[in-house]
Amino acid sequence: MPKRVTVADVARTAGVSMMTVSRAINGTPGVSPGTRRAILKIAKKIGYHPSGVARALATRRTRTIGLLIPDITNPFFSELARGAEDYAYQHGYGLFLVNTDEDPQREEGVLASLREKQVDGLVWCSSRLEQTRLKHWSMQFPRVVLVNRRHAGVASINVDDEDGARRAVAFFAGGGRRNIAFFAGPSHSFSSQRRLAGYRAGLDEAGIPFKPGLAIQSTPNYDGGVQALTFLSAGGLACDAVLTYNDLVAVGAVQACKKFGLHVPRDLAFIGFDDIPMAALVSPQLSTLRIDKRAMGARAVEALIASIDGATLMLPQETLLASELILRETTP
Amino acid sequence: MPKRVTVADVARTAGVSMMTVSRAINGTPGVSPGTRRAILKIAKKIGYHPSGVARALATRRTRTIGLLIPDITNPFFSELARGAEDYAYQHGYGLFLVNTDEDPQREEGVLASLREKQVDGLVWCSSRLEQTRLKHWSMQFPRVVLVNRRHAGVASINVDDEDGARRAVAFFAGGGRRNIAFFAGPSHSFSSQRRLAGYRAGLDEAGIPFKPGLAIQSTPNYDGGVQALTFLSAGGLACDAVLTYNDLVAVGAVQACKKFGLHVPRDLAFIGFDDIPMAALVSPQLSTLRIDKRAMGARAVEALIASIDGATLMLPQETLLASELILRETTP
DNA sequence: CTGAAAGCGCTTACAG
DNA sequence: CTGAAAGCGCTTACAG
Repeated sequence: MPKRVTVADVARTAGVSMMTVSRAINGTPGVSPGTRRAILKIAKKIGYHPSGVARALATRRTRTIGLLIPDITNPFFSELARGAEDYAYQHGYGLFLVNTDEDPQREEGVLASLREKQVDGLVWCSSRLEQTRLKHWSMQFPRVVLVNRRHAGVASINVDDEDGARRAVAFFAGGGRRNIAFFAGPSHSFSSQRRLAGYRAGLDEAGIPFKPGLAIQSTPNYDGGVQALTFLSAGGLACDAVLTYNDLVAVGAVQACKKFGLHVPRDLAFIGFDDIPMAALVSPQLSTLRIDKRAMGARAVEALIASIDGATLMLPQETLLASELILRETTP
Repeated sequence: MPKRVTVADVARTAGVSMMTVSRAINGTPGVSPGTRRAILKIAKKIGYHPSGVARALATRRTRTIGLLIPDITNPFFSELARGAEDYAYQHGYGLFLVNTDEDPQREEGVLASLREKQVDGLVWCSSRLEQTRLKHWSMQFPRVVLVNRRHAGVASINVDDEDGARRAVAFFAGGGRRNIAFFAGPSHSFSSQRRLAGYRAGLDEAGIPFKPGLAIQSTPNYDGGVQALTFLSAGGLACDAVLTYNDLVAVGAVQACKKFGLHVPRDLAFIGFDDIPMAALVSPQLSTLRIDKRAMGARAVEALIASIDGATLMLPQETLLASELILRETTP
């Protein structure tokens, strides 16, 4: 690597001060059009490129945002990350990506690394930290948007899980199904808790009594769906419709149906949650509650950048995104 | 945000110089155990956390790596990104993520943004830039590892595409299949070109003449597979086995087989490429050439960090990763 | 083992 | 419209 070209070099060869170069490069008013043009020309000629690091130190802004997620290979988060990166890039921000693997220790580790990197803002998804730790860390960053979690005094973006689940149950009930099961996610999952609440609310509204035996815990992946369905089937299959915690569970359960000679959706109808790409590719195609994952990522970054550029404190507010019921082949 | 706590603050309250604080914090030798302990205690008490930005300016190292990929929602790249992030995190580096969408203009835009961020190294995947631009940009970074592409004088990591395709064809031929088709990817894709070469080499080895009509261009996604199979079928289906450019194409083609009453693998066998998560979840489960995508990401970052820490120039070398033939249900 | 000085490459805050 | 001085928060390179 040759020696770095700096503002001082540009200033010297242009015969002006560093300040004038700085203003010309940044498009700040206060330089005559002529000198600006000359400076830009020289900068290009001698290969000057501003150092973001030096600029960050001087301005105390890194133009950088941290994106903390459980796992980028999870399609939910890769979509969200894409929405976040697109918005950030278009607005001149860079994105630091970190994975936590849902491990609280790693989560605190990556938070420390993001703090050290001095990100201007943090998009903090699906935190598994307990409240006091979450509070502690939220104060280590200039601003934070929580995703898939709430905390008093911290801005957040969540899916309206309860409403989505409620509408799915209403759809089943409207089609005459009375024995509707819910394959829940992990009990510590906030979204699973809210979806369960929506499931029960939907049952209530349809005048269907809640049967604990139809709310089954499942591991939130393909195998979890297979297992939950196998369990139901072993118990005599006392149901005609299933709402699942996520699409992967539904896909697994639908595949398992083939093994038990169950016709989908005639014998058993399914609605998943998320609308991951696979949902439209499996056969039968999965009906699901679509979450606009890119929009979640984009809106989180948008809120952060608005707060940075506006130099206003972030309003601690909660925004709830609606899900959309997509009817495909696993519903009648 | 309260005012930032700096080394100066720690030094003042500890009654030592900034240098001693710096050494204590960084674990650099040259501080007595006692003062080090005292300094660390005070640092913790007054909430001191080093500024990565200031440190980067002083050391001219950002401890940051750029990861440039076409699209993080593509499972291939999200796996690769995970491998890269894991390795980087474990070695104290942060990862800047940028997507290009295979748009050369956006690609140059994100390269400029990574340069400005002063990343210590760049993992540059599947570049769509022409040679002269690629050369130009590769010299804008302290070190670069190309992935899925080669260029003289630049280190690179690639899959041994040719060998993989050749082995797949050999497998088909070994099972008595003589009419083996290849659903190729975009003609500008380097990996598709190499896979095509491997396909032809495999045919040669098996003594099977190459028939141009069996090498079909397909869009590299699910629909591309459906279309390619529909095309083949319309022409009377003169084949009994198909190697596809990637798994998505294979999955689409296998699904299309159902529509045409073709039994897989009896009438038509399939081998995909990549082994994306979906490959094991569809039915029939897809046989495929597995690429260890996480390893690619990890090895790229490993090479970069080795070169940074060793302060040695990166050896411009090419490493080729083997693929593994995974036999599932679409092969006999 | 410890420290004073200078510098990393910019911009802020004043002056003129 | 233009610039000299100081500072952002660290570490490098010397001294002692």
